[in-house]
Amino acid sequence: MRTHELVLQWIEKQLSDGDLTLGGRLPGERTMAEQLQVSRTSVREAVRILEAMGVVRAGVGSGKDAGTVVIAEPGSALGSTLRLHVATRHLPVADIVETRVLLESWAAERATAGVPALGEAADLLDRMDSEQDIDAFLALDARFHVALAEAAGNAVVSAMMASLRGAIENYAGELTENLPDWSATCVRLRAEHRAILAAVNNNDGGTAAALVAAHIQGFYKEAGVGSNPARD
Amino acid sequence: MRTHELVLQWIEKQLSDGDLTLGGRLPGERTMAEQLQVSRTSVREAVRILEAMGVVRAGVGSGKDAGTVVIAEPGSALGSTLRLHVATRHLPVADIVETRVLLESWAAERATAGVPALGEAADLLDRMDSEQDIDAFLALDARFHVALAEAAGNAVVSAMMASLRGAIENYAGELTENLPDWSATCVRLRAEHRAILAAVNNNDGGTAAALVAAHIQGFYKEAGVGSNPARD
DNA sequence: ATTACAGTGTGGTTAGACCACACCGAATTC
DNA sequence: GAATTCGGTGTGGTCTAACCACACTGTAAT
Repeated sequence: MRTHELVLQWIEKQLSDGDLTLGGRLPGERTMAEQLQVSRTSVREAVRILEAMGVVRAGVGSGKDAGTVVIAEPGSALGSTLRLHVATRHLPVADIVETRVLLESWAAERATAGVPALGEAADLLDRMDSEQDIDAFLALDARFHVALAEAAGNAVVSAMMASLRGAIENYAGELTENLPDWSATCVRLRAEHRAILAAVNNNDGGTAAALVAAHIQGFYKEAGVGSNPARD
Repeated sequence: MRTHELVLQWIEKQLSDGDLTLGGRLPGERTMAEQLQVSRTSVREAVRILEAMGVVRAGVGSGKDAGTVVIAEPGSALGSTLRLHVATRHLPVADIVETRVLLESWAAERATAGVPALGEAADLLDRMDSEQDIDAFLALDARFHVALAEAAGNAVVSAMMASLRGAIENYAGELTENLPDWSATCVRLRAEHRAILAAVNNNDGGTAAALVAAHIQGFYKEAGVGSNPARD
Protein backbone atom coordinates (compact mmCIF):
# COMPACT_ATOMS: atom_id res chain seq x y z
CA MET A 1 0.00 0.00 0.00
CA ARG A 2 1.31 3.40 -0.92
CA THR A 3 2.02 5.91 1.79
CA HIS A 4 -0.57 8.49 0.84
CA GLU A 5 -3.25 5.79 0.88
CA LEU A 6 -2.36 5.11 4.46
CA VAL A 7 -2.97 8.76 5.25
CA LEU A 8 -6.27 8.59 3.38
CA GLN A 9 -7.30 5.57 5.39
CA TRP A 10 -6.46 7.35 8.62
CA ILE A 11 -8.49 10.42 7.70
CA GLU A 12 -11.42 8.28 6.52
CA LYS A 13 -11.40 6.54 9.88
CA GLN A 14 -11.45 9.90 11.67
CA LEU A 15 -14.52 10.78 9.62
CA SER A 16 -16.26 7.45 10.18
CA ASP A 17 -15.63 7.58 13.90
CA GLY A 18 -17.00 11.09 14.10
CA ASP A 19 -13.74 12.53 15.40
CA LEU A 20 -13.75 14.76 12.34
CA THR A 21 -17.03 16.37 11.36
CA LEU A 22 -18.35 18.89 8.88
CA GLY A 23 -16.66 22.24 9.43
CA GLY A 24 -13.92 20.66 11.50
CA ARG A 25 -10.25 21.25 10.87
CA LEU A 26 -7.64 18.64 10.02
CA PRO A 27 -4.38 18.85 11.94
CA GLY A 28 -1.70 20.84 10.15
CA GLU A 29 0.16 19.01 7.41
CA ARG A 30 3.38 18.99 9.39
CA THR A 31 1.59 17.70 12.47
CA MET A 32 -0.12 14.86 10.60
CA ALA A 33 3.15 13.93 8.94
CA GLU A 34 4.82 13.58 12.31
CA GLN A 35 1.92 11.72 13.92
CA LEU A 36 1.68 9.18 11.11
CA GLN A 37 5.42 8.98 10.66
CA VAL A 38 5.28 9.87 6.99
CA SER A 39 6.59 12.77 4.98
CA ARG A 40 4.64 15.93 4.44
CA THR A 41 4.63 15.11 0.74
CA SER A 42 2.51 12.03 1.31
CA VAL A 43 0.12 13.91 3.56
CA ARG A 44 -0.28 16.54 0.89
CA GLU A 45 -1.07 13.96 -1.79
CA ALA A 46 -3.81 12.56 0.41
CA VAL A 47 -5.24 16.01 1.06
CA ARG A 48 -5.20 16.72 -2.67
CA ILE A 49 -7.32 13.66 -3.31
CA LEU A 50 -9.80 14.58 -0.61
CA GLU A 51 -9.97 18.07 -2.05
CA ALA A 52 -10.73 16.62 -5.49
CA MET A 53 -13.47 14.54 -3.88
CA GLY A 54 -15.08 17.62 -2.37
CA VAL A 55 -14.47 16.36 1.16
CA VAL A 56 -12.08 19.09 2.32
CA ARG A 57 -11.06 22.59 1.36
CA ALA A 58 -7.55 23.91 1.90
CA GLY A 59 -6.90 27.55 2.73
CA VAL A 60 -3.67 29.40 3.41
CA GLY A 61 -2.98 32.05 5.99
CA SER A 62 -4.52 31.98 9.41
CA GLY A 63 -7.94 32.60 10.89
CA LYS A 64 -11.39 31.87 9.59
CA ASP A 65 -10.68 30.46 6.11
CA ALA A 66 -7.29 29.00 6.92
CA GLY A 67 -6.27 25.42 7.31
CA THR A 68 -7.81 22.29 5.82
CA VAL A 69 -11.47 22.05 6.81
CA VAL A 70 -14.05 19.35 6.17
CA ILE A 71 -16.76 20.30 3.71
CA ALA A 72 -19.49 18.40 1.85
CA GLU A 73 -19.51 19.24 -1.82
CA PRO A 74 -19.96 15.97 -3.68
CA GLY A 75 -21.67 17.69 -6.57
CA SER A 76 -18.76 19.69 -7.91
CA ALA A 77 -16.37 16.83 -7.28
CA LEU A 78 -18.45 14.30 -9.18
CA GLY A 79 -18.91 16.90 -11.89
CA SER A 80 -15.18 17.31 -12.44
CA THR A 81 -14.74 13.57 -12.63
CA LEU A 82 -17.50 13.17 -15.18
CA ARG A 83 -16.15 16.08 -17.20
CA LEU A 84 -12.75 14.45 -17.45
CA HIS A 85 -14.31 11.18 -18.58
CA VAL A 86 -16.34 13.02 -21.17
CA ALA A 87 -13.01 14.40 -22.40
CA THR A 88 -11.74 10.85 -22.87
CA ARG A 89 -14.81 10.18 -25.01
CA HIS A 90 -15.96 7.31 -22.84
CA LEU A 91 -19.03 9.02 -21.46
CA PRO A 92 -21.16 10.19 -24.38
CA VAL A 93 -22.90 13.51 -23.83
CA ALA A 94 -26.14 11.88 -24.96
CA ASP A 95 -25.89 9.43 -22.06
CA ILE A 96 -25.44 12.30 -19.64
CA VAL A 97 -28.49 14.08 -20.99
CA GLU A 98 -30.49 10.87 -20.81
CA THR A 99 -29.45 10.32 -17.20
CA ARG A 100 -30.36 13.88 -16.38
CA VAL A 101 -33.84 13.34 -17.76
CA LEU A 102 -34.16 10.20 -15.69
CA LEU A 103 -33.07 11.80 -12.43
CA GLU A 104 -34.96 15.05 -12.89
CA SER A 105 -38.16 13.35 -13.90
CA TRP A 106 -38.00 11.21 -10.81
CA ALA A 107 -37.28 14.23 -8.62
CA ALA A 108 -40.13 16.23 -10.12
CA GLU A 109 -42.53 13.38 -9.60
CA ARG A 110 -41.44 12.86 -6.05
CA ALA A 111 -41.16 16.46 -4.90
CA THR A 112 -43.92 17.60 -2.59
CA ALA A 113 -45.30 21.11 -2.35
CA GLY A 114 -44.18 23.15 0.58
CA VAL A 115 -40.50 22.34 0.88
CA PRO A 116 -38.11 25.32 1.07
CA ALA A 117 -36.29 24.40 -2.14
CA LEU A 118 -39.42 25.14 -4.13
CA GLY A 119 -39.52 28.66 -2.73
CA GLU A 120 -35.97 29.18 -3.85
CA ALA A 121 -36.90 27.80 -7.26
CA ALA A 122 -39.73 30.30 -7.59
CA ASP A 123 -37.38 33.13 -6.64
CA LEU A 124 -34.91 32.03 -9.27
CA LEU A 125 -37.62 32.08 -11.94
CA ASP A 126 -38.48 35.68 -11.05
CA ARG A 127 -34.86 36.67 -11.43
CA MET A 128 -34.62 34.88 -14.77
CA ASP A 129 -37.45 36.99 -16.15
CA SER A 130 -35.36 40.13 -15.87
CA GLU A 131 -32.03 38.61 -16.87
CA GLN A 132 -30.72 39.63 -20.27
CA ASP A 133 -27.25 38.13 -20.32
CA ILE A 134 -27.27 34.60 -21.74
CA ASP A 135 -24.59 33.16 -19.48
CA ALA A 136 -26.19 34.63 -16.38
CA PHE A 137 -29.53 33.20 -17.52
CA LEU A 138 -28.02 29.76 -17.93
CA ALA A 139 -26.44 29.98 -14.48
CA LEU A 140 -29.82 30.73 -12.95
CA ASP A 141 -31.32 27.95 -15.06
CA ALA A 142 -28.81 25.49 -13.62
CA ARG A 143 -29.63 26.58 -10.09
CA PHE A 144 -33.34 26.22 -10.77
CA HIS A 145 -32.92 22.64 -11.88
CA VAL A 146 -30.76 21.81 -8.90
CA ALA A 147 -33.31 23.38 -6.56
CA LEU A 148 -36.00 21.26 -8.17
CA ALA A 149 -33.93 18.14 -7.61
CA GLU A 150 -33.37 19.08 -4.00
CA ALA A 151 -37.10 19.32 -3.48
CA ALA A 152 -37.25 15.54 -3.74
CA GLY A 153 -35.21 15.24 -0.57
CA ASN A 154 -32.64 12.76 -1.81
CA ALA A 155 -29.09 14.00 -1.28
CA VAL A 156 -27.57 11.48 -3.68
CA VAL A 157 -29.89 12.42 -6.51
CA SER A 158 -29.26 16.11 -5.86
CA ALA A 159 -25.51 15.62 -5.95
CA MET A 160 -25.67 13.59 -9.14
CA MET A 161 -27.94 16.12 -10.78
CA ALA A 162 -25.55 18.93 -9.94
CA SER A 163 -22.61 16.93 -11.20
CA LEU A 164 -24.26 16.05 -14.49
CA ARG A 165 -25.13 19.67 -15.09
CA GLY A 166 -21.59 20.69 -14.20
CA ALA A 167 -19.99 18.10 -16.43
CA ILE A 168 -21.61 19.55 -19.54
CA GLU A 169 -21.73 23.18 -18.43
CA ASN A 170 -19.28 24.42 -21.05
CA TYR A 171 -21.04 22.27 -23.57
CA ALA A 172 -24.42 23.86 -22.82
CA GLY A 173 -22.92 27.30 -23.19
CA GLU A 174 -21.67 26.46 -26.66
CA LEU A 175 -24.99 24.97 -27.64
CA THR A 176 -26.80 28.27 -27.29
CA GLU A 177 -24.80 29.51 -30.26
CA ASN A 178 -26.45 26.85 -32.40
CA LEU A 179 -29.92 28.03 -31.59
CA PRO A 180 -31.75 29.76 -34.45
CA ASP A 181 -33.48 32.30 -32.21
CA TRP A 182 -32.29 32.62 -28.63
CA SER A 183 -34.87 35.15 -27.51
CA ALA A 184 -37.71 32.91 -28.67
CA THR A 185 -36.13 29.90 -27.00
CA CYS A 186 -35.67 31.92 -23.84
CA VAL A 187 -39.34 32.83 -23.70
CA ARG A 188 -40.29 29.20 -24.21
CA LEU A 189 -37.91 27.97 -21.52
CA ARG A 190 -39.34 30.45 -19.03
CA ALA A 191 -42.86 29.34 -19.74
CA GLU A 192 -41.92 25.68 -19.39
CA HIS A 193 -40.21 26.38 -16.08
CA ARG A 194 -43.35 28.03 -14.75
CA ALA A 195 -45.47 25.11 -15.86
CA ILE A 196 -43.15 22.59 -14.22
CA LEU A 197 -43.09 24.46 -10.94
CA ALA A 198 -46.85 24.89 -10.98
CA ALA A 199 -47.35 21.17 -11.49
CA VAL A 200 -45.04 20.35 -8.61
CA ASN A 201 -46.71 22.88 -6.32
CA ASN A 202 -50.02 21.35 -7.31
CA ASN A 203 -48.71 17.94 -6.25
CA ASP A 204 -49.27 16.69 -9.77
CA GLY A 205 -46.10 14.62 -9.98
CA GLY A 206 -46.92 12.79 -13.16
CA THR A 207 -47.45 15.98 -15.12
CA ALA A 208 -44.37 17.58 -13.63
CA ALA A 209 -42.20 14.62 -14.62
CA ALA A 210 -43.49 14.64 -18.18
CA LEU A 211 -42.97 18.38 -18.49
CA VAL A 212 -39.41 18.16 -17.17
CA ALA A 213 -38.51 15.38 -19.58
CA ALA A 214 -39.92 17.29 -22.52
CA HIS A 215 -38.20 20.47 -21.34
CA ILE A 216 -34.72 18.97 -21.24
CA GLN A 217 -35.03 16.85 -24.34
CA GLY A 218 -36.53 19.76 -26.23
CA PHE A 219 -33.61 22.03 -25.45
CA TYR A 220 -30.92 19.61 -26.55
CA LYS A 221 -32.85 18.55 -29.61
CA GLU A 222 -33.29 22.15 -30.72
CA ALA A 223 -29.60 22.77 -30.13
CA GLY A 224 -28.73 19.85 -32.34
CA VAL A 225 -27.79 17.05 -29.95
CA GLY A 226 -29.27 13.71 -30.95
CA SER A 227 -31.02 11.95 -28.12
CA ASN A 228 -29.16 8.76 -28.87
CA PRO A 229 -26.38 9.09 -31.46
CA ALA A 230 -24.34 6.16 -32.70
CA ARG A 231 -21.81 4.83 -30.26
CA ASP A 232 -18.40 3.49 -31.16
CA MET B 1 -4.37 29.33 -9.74
CA ARG B 2 -2.32 26.67 -8.04
CA THR B 3 0.46 24.95 -9.91
CA HIS B 4 -0.97 21.46 -9.93
CA GLU B 5 -4.21 22.81 -11.37
CA LEU B 6 -2.24 24.15 -14.28
CA VAL B 7 -0.90 20.66 -14.89
CA LEU B 8 -4.42 19.25 -14.66
CA GLN B 9 -5.63 21.79 -17.19
CA TRP B 10 -2.82 20.86 -19.55
CA ILE B 11 -3.59 17.15 -19.32
CA GLU B 12 -7.33 17.73 -19.72
CA LYS B 13 -6.60 19.67 -22.90
CA GLN B 14 -4.48 16.80 -24.21
CA LEU B 15 -7.45 14.53 -23.59
CA SER B 16 -9.99 16.87 -25.16
CA ASP B 17 -7.82 17.39 -28.22
CA GLY B 18 -7.38 13.66 -28.66
CA ASP B 19 -3.61 13.85 -28.26
CA LEU B 20 -4.04 11.51 -25.32
CA THR B 21 -6.42 8.60 -25.70
CA LEU B 22 -7.48 5.53 -23.80
CA GLY B 23 -4.54 3.25 -23.23
CA GLY B 24 -2.09 6.03 -24.07
CA ARG B 25 0.85 6.94 -21.87
CA LEU B 26 1.49 10.28 -20.23
CA PRO B 27 5.01 11.62 -20.53
CA GLY B 28 7.19 10.76 -17.56
CA GLU B 29 6.75 12.90 -14.50
CA ARG B 30 10.19 14.44 -14.87
CA THR B 31 9.55 15.20 -18.52
CA MET B 32 6.21 16.88 -17.86
CA ALA B 33 7.72 18.88 -15.04
CA GLU B 34 10.38 20.23 -17.36
CA GLN B 35 7.99 20.90 -20.24
CA LEU B 36 5.53 22.81 -18.06
CA GLN B 37 8.27 24.47 -16.05
CA VAL B 38 6.93 23.24 -12.74
CA SER B 39 8.30 20.95 -10.07
CA ARG B 40 7.84 17.23 -10.19
CA THR B 41 5.86 17.50 -6.95
CA SER B 42 3.16 19.54 -8.66
CA VAL B 43 2.99 17.11 -11.54
CA ARG B 44 2.60 14.28 -9.09
CA GLU B 45 -0.25 16.01 -7.26
CA ALA B 46 -2.10 16.38 -10.56
CA VAL B 47 -1.52 12.73 -11.41
CA ARG B 48 -2.82 11.72 -7.99
CA ILE B 49 -6.05 13.57 -8.62
CA LEU B 50 -6.49 11.98 -12.02
CA GLU B 51 -5.81 8.61 -10.46
CA ALA B 52 -8.50 9.25 -7.84
CA MET B 53 -10.87 10.18 -10.67
CA GLY B 54 -10.24 6.88 -12.42
CA VAL B 55 -8.75 8.61 -15.45
CA VAL B 56 -5.22 7.25 -15.20
CA ARG B 57 -3.36 4.41 -13.56
CA ALA B 58 0.23 4.74 -12.40
CA GLY B 59 2.61 1.81 -12.50
CA VAL B 60 6.25 1.53 -11.54
CA GLY B 61 8.99 -0.37 -13.28
CA SER B 62 9.23 -0.59 -17.03
CA GLY B 63 7.40 -2.40 -19.80
CA LYS B 64 3.74 -3.26 -20.23
CA ASP B 65 2.25 -2.07 -16.95
CA ALA B 66 4.70 0.73 -16.30
CA GLY B 67 4.22 4.45 -16.56
CA THR B 68 1.05 6.48 -16.20
CA VAL B 69 -1.56 5.29 -18.67
CA VAL B 70 -5.01 6.60 -19.48
CA ILE B 71 -7.86 4.36 -18.34
CA ALA B 72 -11.63 4.78 -18.02
CA GLU B 73 -12.89 3.62 -14.66
CA PRO B 74 -15.39 6.21 -13.49
CA GLY B 75 -17.28 3.64 -11.45
CA SER B 76 -14.70 2.90 -8.80
CA ALA B 77 -13.68 6.55 -8.63
CA LEU B 78 -17.23 7.79 -8.05
CA GLY B 79 -17.68 4.98 -5.57
CA SER B 80 -14.76 6.10 -3.44
CA THR B 81 -16.03 9.66 -3.45
CA LEU B 82 -19.50 8.61 -2.38
CA ARG B 83 -18.08 6.35 0.31
CA LEU B 84 -16.13 9.22 1.83
CA HIS B 85 -19.22 11.40 1.84
CA VAL B 86 -21.20 8.65 3.48
CA ALA B 87 -18.50 8.67 6.15
CA THR B 88 -19.16 12.37 6.76
CA ARG B 89 -22.81 11.46 7.30
CA HIS B 90 -23.99 13.78 4.58
CA LEU B 91 -25.14 11.10 2.20
CA PRO B 92 -27.62 8.84 4.01
CA VAL B 93 -27.40 5.18 3.09
CA ALA B 94 -31.16 5.18 2.55
CA ASP B 95 -30.73 7.79 -0.19
CA ILE B 96 -28.14 5.62 -1.88
CA VAL B 97 -30.43 2.61 -1.81
CA GLU B 98 -33.29 4.70 -3.15
CA THR B 99 -31.13 6.00 -5.99
CA ARG B 100 -30.04 2.47 -6.75
CA VAL B 101 -33.66 1.39 -7.07
CA LEU B 102 -34.31 4.30 -9.38
CA LEU B 103 -31.36 3.63 -11.69
CA GLU B 104 -31.76 -0.14 -11.76
CA SER B 105 -35.47 -0.03 -12.40
CA TRP B 106 -34.87 2.27 -15.31
CA ALA B 107 -32.11 0.06 -16.66
CA ALA B 108 -34.23 -3.07 -16.35
CA GLU B 109 -37.12 -1.43 -18.14
CA ARG B 110 -34.91 -0.15 -20.91
CA ALA B 111 -32.71 -3.18 -21.48
CA THR B 112 -33.47 -5.11 -24.62
CA ALA B 113 -33.02 -8.82 -25.10
CA GLY B 114 -30.02 -9.94 -27.07
CA VAL B 115 -27.27 -7.66 -25.82
CA PRO B 116 -24.05 -9.37 -24.66
CA ALA B 117 -24.37 -8.10 -21.09
CA LEU B 118 -27.43 -10.27 -20.56
CA GLY B 119 -25.47 -13.35 -21.54
CA GLU B 120 -22.88 -12.47 -18.94
CA ALA B 121 -25.67 -11.93 -16.42
CA ALA B 122 -27.06 -15.41 -17.09
CA ASP B 123 -23.60 -16.92 -16.68
CA LEU B 124 -23.21 -15.15 -13.34
CA LEU B 125 -26.52 -16.58 -12.13
CA ASP B 126 -25.36 -20.11 -12.94
CA ARG B 127 -22.21 -19.58 -10.94
CA MET B 128 -24.18 -18.17 -8.03
CA ASP B 129 -26.18 -21.39 -7.81
CA SER B 130 -23.10 -23.35 -6.84
CA GLU B 131 -21.48 -20.72 -4.68
CA GLN B 132 -21.48 -21.44 -0.97
CA ASP B 133 -19.32 -18.64 0.43
CA ILE B 134 -21.37 -15.59 1.38
CA ASP B 135 -18.84 -12.96 0.37
CA ALA B 136 -18.21 -14.63 -2.96
CA PHE B 137 -21.95 -14.83 -3.52
CA LEU B 138 -22.33 -11.13 -2.83
CA ALA B 139 -19.48 -10.33 -5.22
CA LEU B 140 -21.24 -12.25 -7.97
CA ASP B 141 -24.49 -10.54 -7.01
CA ALA B 142 -22.85 -7.16 -7.45
CA ARG B 143 -21.54 -8.13 -10.87
CA PHE B 144 -24.96 -9.41 -11.89
CA HIS B 145 -26.58 -6.09 -11.06
CA VAL B 146 -23.90 -4.14 -12.88
CA ALA B 147 -24.30 -6.39 -15.93
CA LEU B 148 -28.02 -5.73 -15.84
CA ALA B 149 -27.39 -2.00 -15.75
CA GLU B 150 -24.99 -2.26 -18.67
CA ALA B 151 -27.67 -3.97 -20.71
CA ALA B 152 -29.47 -0.63 -20.91
CA GLY B 153 -26.58 0.80 -22.92
CA ASN B 154 -26.07 3.98 -20.94
CA ALA B 155 -22.49 4.39 -19.77
CA VAL B 156 -23.35 7.07 -17.20
CA VAL B 157 -26.04 4.97 -15.56
CA SER B 158 -23.72 1.96 -15.52
CA ALA B 159 -20.96 3.97 -13.88
CA MET B 160 -23.29 5.42 -11.28
CA MET B 161 -24.76 2.02 -10.53
CA ALA B 162 -21.33 0.54 -9.99
CA SER B 163 -20.33 3.45 -7.79
CA LEU B 164 -23.46 3.23 -5.62
CA ARG B 165 -22.92 -0.47 -5.12
CA GLY B 166 -19.27 0.17 -4.27
CA ALA B 167 -20.02 2.96 -1.84
CA ILE B 168 -22.04 0.66 0.39
CA GLU B 169 -20.18 -2.58 -0.30
CA ASN B 170 -18.83 -2.95 3.22
CA TYR B 171 -22.21 -2.01 4.51
CA ALA B 172 -23.96 -4.74 2.53
CA GLY B 173 -21.49 -7.28 3.85
CA GLU B 174 -22.33 -6.37 7.42
CA LEU B 175 -26.04 -6.48 6.72
CA THR B 176 -25.98 -10.19 5.94
CA GLU B 177 -25.15 -10.79 9.59
CA ASN B 178 -28.49 -9.27 10.54
CA LEU B 179 -30.45 -11.70 8.42
CA PRO B 180 -32.44 -14.29 10.35
CA ASP B 181 -31.80 -17.07 7.85
CA TRP B 182 -29.19 -16.56 5.20
CA SER B 183 -29.73 -19.79 3.31
CA ALA B 184 -33.44 -19.03 2.92
CA THR B 185 -32.69 -15.49 1.80
CA CYS B 186 -30.13 -16.81 -0.63
CA VAL B 187 -32.64 -19.13 -2.26
CA ARG B 188 -35.13 -16.30 -2.55
CA LEU B 189 -32.57 -13.93 -4.07
CA ARG B 190 -31.59 -16.50 -6.66
CA ALA B 191 -35.20 -17.03 -7.66
CA GLU B 192 -35.78 -13.30 -7.92
CA HIS B 193 -32.70 -12.89 -10.09
CA ARG B 194 -33.98 -15.55 -12.47
CA ALA B 195 -37.37 -13.87 -12.67
CA ILE B 196 -35.82 -10.49 -13.39
CA LEU B 197 -33.58 -11.83 -16.12
CA ALA B 198 -36.45 -13.76 -17.65
CA ALA B 199 -38.60 -10.66 -17.79
CA VAL B 200 -35.82 -8.68 -19.46
CA ASN B 201 -35.17 -11.43 -21.97
CA ASN B 202 -38.87 -11.49 -22.66
CA ASN B 203 -38.76 -7.75 -23.38
CA ASP B 204 -41.25 -7.22 -20.59
CA GLY B 205 -39.64 -4.05 -19.24
CA GLY B 206 -42.43 -3.06 -16.90
CA THR B 207 -42.39 -6.35 -15.07
CA ALA B 208 -38.59 -6.39 -14.92
CA ALA B 209 -38.50 -2.91 -13.39
CA ALA B 210 -41.05 -3.81 -10.74
CA LEU B 211 -39.23 -7.02 -9.87
CA VAL B 212 -35.90 -5.21 -9.55
CA ALA B 213 -37.36 -2.57 -7.28
CA ALA B 214 -38.98 -5.18 -5.05
CA HIS B 215 -35.79 -7.24 -5.06
CA ILE B 216 -33.57 -4.43 -3.81
CA GLN B 217 -36.01 -2.94 -1.35
CA GLY B 218 -36.84 -6.38 -0.02
CA PHE B 219 -33.24 -7.18 0.77
CA TYR B 220 -32.54 -3.97 2.66
CA LYS B 221 -35.84 -4.13 4.47
CA GLU B 222 -35.20 -7.66 5.63
CA ALA B 223 -31.72 -6.64 6.76
CA GLY B 224 -33.19 -3.85 8.82
CA VAL B 225 -32.54 -0.70 6.81
CA GLY B 226 -35.56 1.57 6.73
CA SER B 227 -36.49 2.73 3.25
CA ASN B 228 -36.54 6.31 4.43
CA PRO B 229 -35.35 6.82 8.00
CA ALA B 230 -35.37 10.16 9.78
CA ARG B 231 -32.73 12.58 8.62
CA ASP B 232 -30.84 14.93 10.90
C1' DA C 1 -6.38 55.45 20.92
C1' DT C 2 -4.13 54.61 16.75
C1' DT C 3 -0.74 52.94 13.91
C1' DA C 4 3.22 50.24 12.46
C1' DC C 5 5.60 46.12 12.53
C1' DA C 6 7.73 41.83 13.87
C1' DG C 7 6.15 37.12 15.08
C1' DT C 8 3.71 32.85 14.14
C1' DG C 9 1.45 29.25 11.77
C1' DT C 10 -0.99 27.97 7.64
C1' DG C 11 -0.77 25.84 2.96
C1' DG C 12 2.08 26.27 -1.76
C1' DT C 13 6.22 25.26 -4.17
C1' DT C 14 10.70 23.83 -5.19
C1' DA C 15 15.22 21.15 -5.61
C1' DG C 16 17.64 17.20 -4.99
C1' DA C 17 18.36 12.98 -3.42
C1' DC C 18 17.46 7.95 -2.75
C1' DC C 19 14.53 3.68 -3.16
C1' DA C 20 12.13 -0.48 -5.33
C1' DC C 21 10.80 -2.25 -9.37
C1' DA C 22 10.85 -4.31 -14.08
C1' DC C 23 12.78 -4.72 -18.18
C1' DC C 24 16.81 -5.00 -21.50
C1' DG C 25 21.08 -6.35 -23.11
C1' DA C 26 25.68 -7.64 -22.83
C1' DA C 27 28.91 -10.59 -20.68
C1' DT C 28 29.53 -14.96 -18.66
C1' DT C 29 28.95 -19.73 -18.09
C1' DC C 30 27.73 -24.36 -19.29
C1' DG D 1 24.90 -22.28 -29.30
C1' DA D 2 21.82 -21.86 -25.39
C1' DA D 3 21.11 -20.65 -20.85
C1' DT D 4 22.24 -17.79 -17.06
C1' DT D 5 23.90 -13.90 -14.62
C1' DC D 6 24.31 -9.23 -13.65
C1' DG D 7 24.69 -4.23 -14.53
C1' DG D 8 22.34 -0.34 -16.86
C1' DT D 9 18.28 2.41 -17.49
C1' DG D 10 13.94 4.54 -16.79
C1' DT D 11 9.65 4.29 -14.27
C1' DG D 12 6.89 5.88 -10.21
C1' DG D 13 7.28 6.27 -4.77
C1' DT D 14 9.17 8.60 -0.90
C1' DC D 15 11.66 11.69 1.82
C1' DT D 16 14.19 15.94 3.53
C1' DA D 17 14.92 20.67 3.93
C1' DA D 18 14.35 24.64 2.61
C1' DC D 19 11.83 29.06 1.02
C1' DC D 20 7.53 31.67 -0.29
C1' DA D 21 2.96 34.21 0.22
C1' DC D 22 -0.55 34.89 3.13
C1' DA D 23 -3.47 36.31 7.17
C1' DC D 24 -3.88 36.99 11.54
C1' DT D 25 -1.90 38.44 16.53
C1' DG D 26 0.28 40.76 19.77
C1' DT D 27 3.41 44.17 20.91
C1' DA D 28 5.67 48.48 20.55
C1' DA D 29 6.03 53.05 18.91
C1' DT D 30 3.50 57.11 17.82
